[in-house]
Amino acid sequence: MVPGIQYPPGTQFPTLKRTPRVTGQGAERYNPREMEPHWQTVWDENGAFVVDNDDPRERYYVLEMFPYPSGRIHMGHVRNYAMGDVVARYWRARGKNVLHPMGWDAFGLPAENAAIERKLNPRTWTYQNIEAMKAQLKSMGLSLDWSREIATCDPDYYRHQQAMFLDMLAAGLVSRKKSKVNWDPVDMTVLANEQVIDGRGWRSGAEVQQRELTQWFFRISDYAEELLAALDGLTEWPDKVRVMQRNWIGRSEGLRLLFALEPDPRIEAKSIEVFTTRPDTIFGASFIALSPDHPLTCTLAASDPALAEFVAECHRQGTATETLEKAEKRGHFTGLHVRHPVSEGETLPVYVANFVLMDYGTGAIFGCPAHDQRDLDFARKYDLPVLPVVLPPDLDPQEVEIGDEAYVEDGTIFNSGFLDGLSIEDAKQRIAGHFAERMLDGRPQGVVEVNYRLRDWGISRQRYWGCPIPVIHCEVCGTVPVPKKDLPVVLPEDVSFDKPGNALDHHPSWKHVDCPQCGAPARRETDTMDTFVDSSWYFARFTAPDAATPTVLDQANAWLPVDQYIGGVEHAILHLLYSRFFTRAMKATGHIGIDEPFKGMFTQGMVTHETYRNGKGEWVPPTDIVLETEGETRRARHAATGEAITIGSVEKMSKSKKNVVDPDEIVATYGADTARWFMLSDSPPERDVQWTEAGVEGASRFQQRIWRLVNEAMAIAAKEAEGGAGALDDEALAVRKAVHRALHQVGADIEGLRFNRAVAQIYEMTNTLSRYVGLVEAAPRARLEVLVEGVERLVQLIGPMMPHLAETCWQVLGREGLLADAPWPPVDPALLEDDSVTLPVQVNGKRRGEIVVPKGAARELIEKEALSLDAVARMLDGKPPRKLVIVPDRIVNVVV
RNA sequence: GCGGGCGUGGUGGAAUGGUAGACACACCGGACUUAAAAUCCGGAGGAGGUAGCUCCGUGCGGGUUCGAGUCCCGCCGCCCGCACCA
Repeated sequence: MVPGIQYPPGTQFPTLKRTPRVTGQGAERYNPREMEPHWQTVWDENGAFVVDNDDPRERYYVLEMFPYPSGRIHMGHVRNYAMGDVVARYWRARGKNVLHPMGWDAFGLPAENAAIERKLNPRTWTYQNIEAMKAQLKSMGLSLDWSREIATCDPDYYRHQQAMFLDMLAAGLVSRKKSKVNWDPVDMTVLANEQVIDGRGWRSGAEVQQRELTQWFFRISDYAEELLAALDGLTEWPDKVRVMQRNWIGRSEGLRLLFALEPDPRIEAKSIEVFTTRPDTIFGASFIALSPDHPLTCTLAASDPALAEFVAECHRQGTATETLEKAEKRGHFTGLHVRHPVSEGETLPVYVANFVLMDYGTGAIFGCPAHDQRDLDFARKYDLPVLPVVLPPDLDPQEVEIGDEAYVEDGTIFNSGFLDGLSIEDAKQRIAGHFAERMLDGRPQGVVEVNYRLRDWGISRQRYWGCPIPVIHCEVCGTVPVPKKDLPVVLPEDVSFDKPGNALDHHPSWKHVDCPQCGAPARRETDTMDTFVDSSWYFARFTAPDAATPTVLDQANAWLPVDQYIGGVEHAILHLLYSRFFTRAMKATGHIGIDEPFKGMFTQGMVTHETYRNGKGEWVPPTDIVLETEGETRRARHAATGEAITIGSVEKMSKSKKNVVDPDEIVATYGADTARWFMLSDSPPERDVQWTEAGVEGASRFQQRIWRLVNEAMAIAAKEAEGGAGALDDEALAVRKAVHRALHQVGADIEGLRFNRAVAQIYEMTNTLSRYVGLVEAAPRARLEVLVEGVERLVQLIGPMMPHLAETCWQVLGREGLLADAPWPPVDPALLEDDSVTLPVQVNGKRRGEIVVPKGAARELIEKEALSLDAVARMLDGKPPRKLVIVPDRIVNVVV
């Protein structure tokens, strides 16, 4: 035991169930291949990371987005989980009861693809992958509580999801309605938007059709306002993510406005209802445009072949290339007219237009070309009037001219009768009041309304490998929920993927059941749930993974919200928004007591790598490359053939560009600690990081350097231990200060998730200690305790990042128990203070020198010292300074 | 088009309005070695000077300030998100 180093009272080092065997103490090189599996076993056998729900200490929940079991982890996982593990190990050392679980987002399409392509059962394929990936994750040495592992494809998980679905159905949070989907007529399946490429199915290549299907929806749009408003409270989320969600929800205030139709024998409707956010421009209206899917359009198209053809064209355009969406504004005149609601005696033509969406607002708009670009494009094409009604500031009415660009800025209303002279805001209010008082078709002509872009969340998937939706369709009783006692509705295992379409639907017997209400033969719902449902509550399940109910309220409420959630920015909208909604829906059905699932959110950047191509332009993997450096230029050639290789741009690691680096190989070569360390160093965690061979080697060298430093220090300590304690000399004091500054900084940086800065601090501390080792050897009077304390603190600081190495060093230092159980070292605040301070001295804002003065020195002293500097005196040239700025303990600026 | 972010040495990046380039990678020089690797020591933003030093320098142009990488205005470039949302 090293003298002079005190642990806080109450510090306990538990006895190990198994005495760790440290090999290699004093060895030249640290061998991660031997030590990493060793410590993983020790942690495992000691249950070092198993969490007790009854532990009275303060709780901390850190969670990384759980992976899809694709079969192999990639570097993105390594980075994500390395960050989460630093947070988990840090807070554990700080004495919190830390929950850090892991599970599998195990339902989804790839399993079915494997079934089709390789004749593997999706379940078999998935569980094989889970096993493989679990082994990989374990080799990373993460401080996970594996006893809480869950897989969403496990009936013990999805039975609870089904139960909650039923509760939400009963609570009116679920609805069933018709909706348009992308239908692949060859695969006989519904495609997600991203599976539609240039209007064709990604697998079959067949032209995708728009079909109306009756689907299940979560009524997330009922929560639009709340989800939007609550974003302000999520102060530990990245602004970027909050902005993205805000835009996605897309709140807009406007007016629902009725236009009276001129009578027409073809139709019964007496009015058309539009939604507008610019009712102030009503006097500038020059046409009405209906969506191709508007009910009125459908009625008219039935007797108007030309219109029907136009509508069909619009539909084709809808599915075809999204990139050509800058498409021309096109329309078709219906022959109908409406009365202008404010300009007496005038009428407006009614068009069907390709740019009007049915599922926003009312599916109809009024066009005011002067102040809306789309409307202007349309008006120019069909030669409709363009009347400006907003006068730009500093312009006379006569000067206003609308060319090809609509005027959308602020101004004063003109050309608008009783609205003239009002601001846009005032005019909106005035016109809303005006229409609110008028009746048309038996209701107020105008109603103020808030609209959202956010639509209800369609969860029906015509797929086998998902959570079955627990309802039964009965010809007599209609849609009947499966009684809770019959849950789970389990997926059949004997499925065939020989036929295209939904394997669940094709199963010979599964869907045939008796109606739970009337007993008549009925049919199970064969749609399964969107996998985003699975991931919308797994964080809650982790708090009581074996409970007979979806959650145990006490536990869920005690652990949640997740203190720190970490994952990729690609989930900034859907997963995070769905989870926020689902948590509220769980609250409404009594499964949880909170609104927001994630208190702290962090989105980490991607892992990138250089790309390489051979002479034929083919991608070449980094493992086949030898890099050569000649002065400043880098060259690459093929390792086997010697062929010259072109070094390309740095891209996100992807199979298609072959610039992936396999974590398994890195762990086998350098060890997990090296990979983790490298992923945390250099780049700020929210930014992309470039994987380079040189970088990994640097990390690996640092690992060895720590190892040497610790062993060297201990070797010296062993020799000198009996020597008397001398005075604490200046160098020793300086080292102690550096050590405590590093302790302070690293702690703060980890808490702020600034891992790259924490790493830099540790490097600096290591440099200090390395230099000090030399001093101690040359002059034994310097106190050893300082060195040993420093080295020990260093080991503790690297603990969250390179846990295996740290644990090994902990043993070398002769500490009892596991570092994983040891408390975070305390900082001595006295050592953070200096009694003298170095002040830079500027002349006209440029640094010319520096002075050392006592902390809090009097102005007079600082002034005297500063002005007597050679450089300052020279610049002053004998004259007195024009001004002297002294910021206490910071800087001096002499103005000449 | 709208919204957001970023722009600093050869490279990744540091820097509460207060010494720009911490720390690392790469590079160069030296020590050790028969040699190499590893390791250790040292150098380094650019230009000029033997040197003490001097000038320039955080995408570009202005501004605020004793002082700007940081704040404000206007550009340029790159990245990300949304994209006909009335």
